Amino acid sequence: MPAAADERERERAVAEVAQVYERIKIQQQPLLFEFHHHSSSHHQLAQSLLTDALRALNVALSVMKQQQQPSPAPATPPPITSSVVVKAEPRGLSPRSPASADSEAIATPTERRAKKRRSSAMEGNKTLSSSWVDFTIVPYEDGYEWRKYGEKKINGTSYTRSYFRCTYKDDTGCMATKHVQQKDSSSSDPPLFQVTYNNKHTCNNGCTATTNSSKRVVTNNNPLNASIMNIKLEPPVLPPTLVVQAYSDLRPFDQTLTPCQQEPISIPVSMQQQPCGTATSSTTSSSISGESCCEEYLVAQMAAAAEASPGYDLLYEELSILCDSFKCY
DNA sequence: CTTATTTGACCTAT
DNA sequence: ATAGGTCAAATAAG
Repeated sequence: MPAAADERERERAVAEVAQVYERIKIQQQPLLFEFHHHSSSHHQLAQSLLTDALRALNVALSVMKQQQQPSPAPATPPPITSSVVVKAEPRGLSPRSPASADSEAIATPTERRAKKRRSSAMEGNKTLSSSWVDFTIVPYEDGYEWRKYGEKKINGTSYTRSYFRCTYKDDTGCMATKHVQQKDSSSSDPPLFQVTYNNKHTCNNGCTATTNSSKRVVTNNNPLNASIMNIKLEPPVLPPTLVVQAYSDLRPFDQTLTPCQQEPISIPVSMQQQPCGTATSSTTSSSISGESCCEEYLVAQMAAAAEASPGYDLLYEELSILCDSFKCY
């Protein structure tokens, strides 16, 4: 059981790596455009490095997330979106006032509803409920189907919060819910969403990994719905590499990689034969070591490239930040 | 017609 | 009184 300080440090490292990942992802197009004017070889090298960096980060974050969730719920598959689980905390339902009037006759619809809600709350207390938070740029892709049941303006936020429950609640009694809140960060592009999950899915058959929670055309101008329309649906694919093969149970951190980016990682033979980690079997630590090697390899290439072309400085800086993140981790 | 979303009302906790 | 979560009638879309 890791200490709380270690856990905080890990969360910080994950957040930092995720941030660098997003920066590279966002900046790769203008960078590639820039290198397009240098020469085709420069452009190819930049593209190769960016692709490798993104893929390495993708796998690394998958590993880190796997470590953060040592005992994932069977009914809660790892998110297949570009997301970071930042915090997991127990969340029992708040103690309710005693249902003193339960035995009384319920006459009005309001009273009936009140009784129904109290009963539901008490039932929730009996079951093991949980809550965890996910930060993602693709808030509606987590492998489950959700039905929206509410939307509220939350104090101190610029965007409304949308409430979802499991589509199969009525069929299976699944009590899983979540709410999605777009973060206020004005400079964030793409927008970042905080997704708070409540209760684990108990619907085993109904909650298949389908795609859209929204099967209908969204008509209003809610920014959250606008995000729905922009979702890229990519099947989970892991590159058949040394690193990933050892962790076939891991899902990539980000499923939005383009087909080009999903090509296998070309890890140098020297690295394959001489991984930084001691173990080569399916332990998480060896995977991370492998990733560190991969990053070192990338940075070495970047440093060499930076000497040849000043334009690589920005990439070199990104990779340096990335390496620092891994050192912290 | 069926199913999902929208949205104001309602409920509970603080 | 207020904020956050949920309900359910109205509405929209397939």
